[in-house]
Order: sequence, then structure tokens, then C-alpha cells
Amino acid sequence: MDSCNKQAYRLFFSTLGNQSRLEILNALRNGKKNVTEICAAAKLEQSLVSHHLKELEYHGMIFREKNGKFSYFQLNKKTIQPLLQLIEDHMGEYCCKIARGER
Amino acid sequence: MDSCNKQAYRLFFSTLGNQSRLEILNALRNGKKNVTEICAAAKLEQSLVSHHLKELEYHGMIFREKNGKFSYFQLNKKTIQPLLQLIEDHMGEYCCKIARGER
DNA sequence: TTTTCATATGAAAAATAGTTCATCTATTTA
DNA sequence: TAAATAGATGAACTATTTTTCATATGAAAA
Repeated sequence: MDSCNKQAYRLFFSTLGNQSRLEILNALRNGKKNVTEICAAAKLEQSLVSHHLKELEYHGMIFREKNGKFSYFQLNKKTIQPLLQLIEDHMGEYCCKIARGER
Repeated sequence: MDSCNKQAYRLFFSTLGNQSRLEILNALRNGKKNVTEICAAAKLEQSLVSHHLKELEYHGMIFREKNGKFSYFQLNKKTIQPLLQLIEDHMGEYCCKIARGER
């Protein structure tokens, strides 16, 4: 973690540290979806979803593919999948109480 | 990523999505340190560091070990090291421009 | 047994991030 | 070509986080 990368680390993590963005990533687990489909799956409003999609794309978490009036998005599986696995393992050991909101 | 874990994911990521906390983790890369040593290494004020250490500990990122009037902290290497490697790889491909702050 | 050092803590202030709203553009359909 | 649909965007508003400040606690040293 050299100093010139600290900003990028911070951005990487804080991009993922948001409930709405996680819902969106979750909605994309089983493949490509357009904005309307993501809204429905994630139960989030269109404008909000568009803002977040832009952010997720900028940070390389998802890829965009335009098709006529539709924008299709898909997960960057190479990063996201092992990441989620890693967190899963971490949580198994340290975060049970956290998931339940205990202190 | 089942729904009952979403909150825990969010907390995991947002814990790491903060510059000061990353500085602290960075300061712990080469082994155990007490609060004063962390402050010096990370160039952060004591009170701020204490607040963040509490947060990092609660989320299982670091471990605390009290010794007299000193509190020693060390990285949870099992989680943090592979995590940083994973991000490193991700950034190599997608985030060069991000690290430089471009849009 | 007072003083000093190390750390913790709560509350206020400051900074940052997230959401909503109104509106705009582009594409497709009637 | 007018209306409808899909999505994007900027600005205002709201909420959350981070930092600071003043002070408390507890251990060790003088």
C-alpha cells in the first residue's frame, strides 16, 4: 500500500460501502441488466440508480454496454466475485455480531 | 450475498473506505504498535486515532492487546493482506486514472 | 501521593456522501 | 412528427461520517 495508492484504495472501498450500490451489484449477480430492470430488482428509484451506476462504472466495478435506448450493465466478475468470497470468509470469523448490529 | 449479510458487507467496506483508517492500517504493516507510535507513523492526532482504532477493532481488522498503560494493536493479516492484494490487482487494470483523480 | 504519561470518550462542529426533484436528451413507437 | 419510453444530470436538500475539543480514567514515575 504505497502512499500514491491510498486515495485509490479509499475510493475502491467507499464505493462498495454503500447499501444502494451493494443492492445494485447484487441485482447484477445473475447477469446483464438494463437500468429499469436494476431498479425493479433492487427496489430503488431510477435517478438514484443512474447516479450509482455511474459511480460503480467509474470505479471499474461494472461495465456498461449501450444498445439503442437501453444501457446494459454487468458485473466485473474478476474483481467482485473473489472480493465477496474474501469478505464472506472474514465475516464468518469476525463479524457475526456485526451483522446482527450488536456492540 | 444474501440479504441478511448486506449490512455487514456495507460495514466492512465503509470501515476501509476512510483515509485515516487506511493510514493506521498502513502504520501497522510491519507489526505491533501502540497508540502513540501509530499517531507518529500515521501523522494523525491521538484522539482521532483512538476513535478509529476502536472502529477497526470492532470490525475485526485489527487486534488489541493491553499492557499496563499501553494498548498495542496489530493487523488481522489473514483478512487484510489478501484483501490488499486483490485490490492491488483490480487497480492495476481499472483504476490508474482513478488514483490520479481523473474523470 | 502528586504529577506525568498513555489512552479513551462524549458531544459539538465540520466535512462528505446520499437522495430527491425537476428537467433534459436520445431513441423508439404510434 | 408527436408521444412515449429509457436513461442521464445538476442542484438542492438530507443524512451520515469524520474530526476536533475538552475532559476523563487509569497506570506508572517522581
